[in-house]
Amino acid sequence: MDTKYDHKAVEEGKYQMWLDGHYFECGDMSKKPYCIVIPPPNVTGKLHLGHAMDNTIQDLLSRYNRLKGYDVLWVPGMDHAGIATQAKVDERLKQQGISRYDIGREKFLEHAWSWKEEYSSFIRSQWATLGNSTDYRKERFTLDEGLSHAVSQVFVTYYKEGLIYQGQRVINWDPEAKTALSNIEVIHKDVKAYMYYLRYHLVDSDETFEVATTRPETMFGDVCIVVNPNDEKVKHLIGRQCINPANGQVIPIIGDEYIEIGFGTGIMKCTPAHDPNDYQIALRHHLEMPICMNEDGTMNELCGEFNGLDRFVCREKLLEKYKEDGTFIKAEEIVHSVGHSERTGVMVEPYLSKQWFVRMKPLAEEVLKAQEDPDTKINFYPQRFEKTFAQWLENIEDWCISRQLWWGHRIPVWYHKETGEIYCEVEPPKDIENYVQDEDVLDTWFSSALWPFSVLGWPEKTADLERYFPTSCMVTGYDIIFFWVARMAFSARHFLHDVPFKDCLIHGLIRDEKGRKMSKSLGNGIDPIDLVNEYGADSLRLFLSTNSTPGLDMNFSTEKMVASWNFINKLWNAARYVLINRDEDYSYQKPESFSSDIDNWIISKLNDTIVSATNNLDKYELAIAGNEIMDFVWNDFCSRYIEFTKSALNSDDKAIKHQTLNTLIYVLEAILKFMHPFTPFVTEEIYQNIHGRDRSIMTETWPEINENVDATKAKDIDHIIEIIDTTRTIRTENNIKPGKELHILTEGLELTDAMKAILSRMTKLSILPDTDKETIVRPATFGKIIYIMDEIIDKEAELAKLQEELTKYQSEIERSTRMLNNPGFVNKAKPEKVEEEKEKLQKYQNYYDTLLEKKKELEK
RNA sequence: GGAGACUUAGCUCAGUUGGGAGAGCACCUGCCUUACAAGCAGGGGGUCACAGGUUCGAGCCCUGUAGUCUCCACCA
Repeated sequence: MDTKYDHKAVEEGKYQMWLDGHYFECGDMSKKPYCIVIPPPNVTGKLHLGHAMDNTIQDLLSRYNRLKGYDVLWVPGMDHAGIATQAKVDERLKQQGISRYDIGREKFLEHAWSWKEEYSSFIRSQWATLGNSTDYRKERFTLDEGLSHAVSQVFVTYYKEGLIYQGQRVINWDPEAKTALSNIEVIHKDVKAYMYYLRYHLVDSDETFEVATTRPETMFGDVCIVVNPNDEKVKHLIGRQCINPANGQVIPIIGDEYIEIGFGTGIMKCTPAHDPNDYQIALRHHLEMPICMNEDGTMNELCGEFNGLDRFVCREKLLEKYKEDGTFIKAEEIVHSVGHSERTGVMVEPYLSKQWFVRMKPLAEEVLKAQEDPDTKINFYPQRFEKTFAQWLENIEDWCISRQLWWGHRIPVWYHKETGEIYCEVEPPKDIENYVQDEDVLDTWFSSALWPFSVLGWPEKTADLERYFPTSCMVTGYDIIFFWVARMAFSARHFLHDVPFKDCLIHGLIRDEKGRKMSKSLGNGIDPIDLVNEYGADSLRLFLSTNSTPGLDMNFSTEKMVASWNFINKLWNAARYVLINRDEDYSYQKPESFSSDIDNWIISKLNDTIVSATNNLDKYELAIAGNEIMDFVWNDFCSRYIEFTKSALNSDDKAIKHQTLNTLIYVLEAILKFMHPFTPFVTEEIYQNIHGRDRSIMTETWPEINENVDATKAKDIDHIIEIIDTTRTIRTENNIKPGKELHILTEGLELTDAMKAILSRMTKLSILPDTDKETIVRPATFGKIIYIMDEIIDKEAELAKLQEELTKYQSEIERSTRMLNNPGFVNKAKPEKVEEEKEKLQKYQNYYDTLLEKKKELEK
């Protein structure tokens, strides 16, 4: 093994070796099943750091549960990502001077599929780089045959149950992609704009009034003016008629309580086809709903001279006209919230159109009811997201699922050419020549909603579905609870009458070093593969998993990436120490019991770590568990135990040496298994350095507590450590150079030769008894430690030190005494806490007495 | 308008049923001690945002205030 950890050499070839060994494959029926399905990445590009985090957590859980003896299935897969991918393919074609309308639907889809092939193989190679232990035999794509079948099945079932309907509604229209969007695909952003005040003339009167609007261009679609019938200032207008300044049409003034009294001028124009609220008013009053724009956001023939102009150009031109004809009164700068398309970024146009919708209320209620029962609910980690989840479901509106795109699942609806009758079935009509299929495709999230069971073969009753559903845990970010988690929940509830996953682990977003969201526009995105090249996949994984808190965002940190690398280098060198100490006639024997003090001590520490870290992993406290393990490795194993073993390994007694090596390897192996879910590559490398290349750590089992520990012997080492720490401090305080003879006596503890050897090595001092010299005394849990100095000590300094310590212990004694004299504490606190406090008082009293005695002696 | 998160050492952040404040990095001192100088040993540094309350006891629970951020809804 090299002196320095070389992540490139370590990671090279490992993934292929695991694949060749079929270690990622599920199917051992003798074990209990454990299943995770991957949140399928979009085939729009390469994976970013957020994916790396998400995947690291899932791989960690998969590998951990595999070691714990579960039959683990982690299902890989990807999402066709309808609008996002179509936009990318469009863009690529555009660069080649091709418009999708020129080549048509079929040809366009060929391009889309080849895009998909290209990017999916890229994503697969990224998964491999990160070490994802997914079972590739089970890989699925949202647009593959089986999943498309599931989608049709769901659509048809909902339709027949009356849960899907077609309706004419004002929806969110993306004029760039020329498709409808669902509410959550619209991002509201505050933008600076103007509120225009315009003068309207009443018919058969000289009277005028003011109307305020932010969108004058939609005036070509206005059908009336609305005021609140309770508004004293303007209610007299109701029933009158006025002239629409945009087109000279005479429109009525009506009353509706929707209008907020006191807002603006109190008089609103009503454009039913281009505003959801106006649409509601129009429904109430049975008004016309003229559409004044084309699908691409240009004005249509209703707009006279403005026909064909872009909506924003039209606005400017129209305002110019208003300024000339006196309609324009003033413009007021305002900031208001405007919807933008999540994918194309353009301003969403509220647009009246015929779309397909899912009736959400009944579906949401099924989930909300299930969430009330601990036996049927999804458990969110952290739990607070259950509230977020429930609140969204409580306020849910119908889901617009049709998209005017080509890349996606065709809606399984055919219209009879003559009668217009709707045929909705999974299979096309037999007399298909008499029908024409609905042109639209489904929202990409419609198929994602089925993911946890469609990937397992639903609607067929497959063995995988039977065995692995409901899945064990879903790992995803909080940003996607509404888009995805909620929809999987009601889909699974409705069709399988169960949760899609028992647990849902929510993580935050990963931000840049300054805490900003990573984005293309800021150019602050970090490619996980670059990090792997620089630090290794293990370092990246360790960084991501041990520096995050469930549900909270984390900032990327180069510093912490380096710290993770440093830890692995430490582990590497610890392993190197163990392995280079093996001699020709040594072969590893798994130790059944432990004789030496140090062995008992490290095993007892290992036991503690196993209990605590396992407990934390089971609670998804991955960072806490990881830090516990790292702390054990660095502090207990490296700083203490390895140092302790140096005497034994130097020994001429082969039996002692080999015994120690057995324990070293035993503990190292436990560490490797512990760390494997965090850092799979380096743990495999070290494991194979111990056992040979024909074995894999992936066939191992999770470390278990070793019952053969002598607590008394372990305790002796705790005492030794106490002496070491105190001695090191004494050494620094008194500026005692290494190699100097410092004579140590103990009271309350018998120092054996072995202990002395350890002390001598750890403190770089000689341990010899001699009582004729001046002494320094320090208290210890077992009694006291006496240092016999060769030279005259600095009396002043020592006295000052003693006084400092005395003051410290005195305040401790006072604090303890106060607590124990407090009847409230003694009567109400848990008995063990009172007992603990009593012990502390006793200890500090002893310390105090020891120091005081020494001080008096020194002062003589 | 509604909901939620955050505020702890110079910096970035942990702190899981309430019982004497932690890590990494940075800083100071001393060490190339044959696993590791990306290391080892020692050390300094925090009225846990603020104000109340509950409690024998609060970084942790409750109320309020301030600041930062996020999500949902949204009025022309």
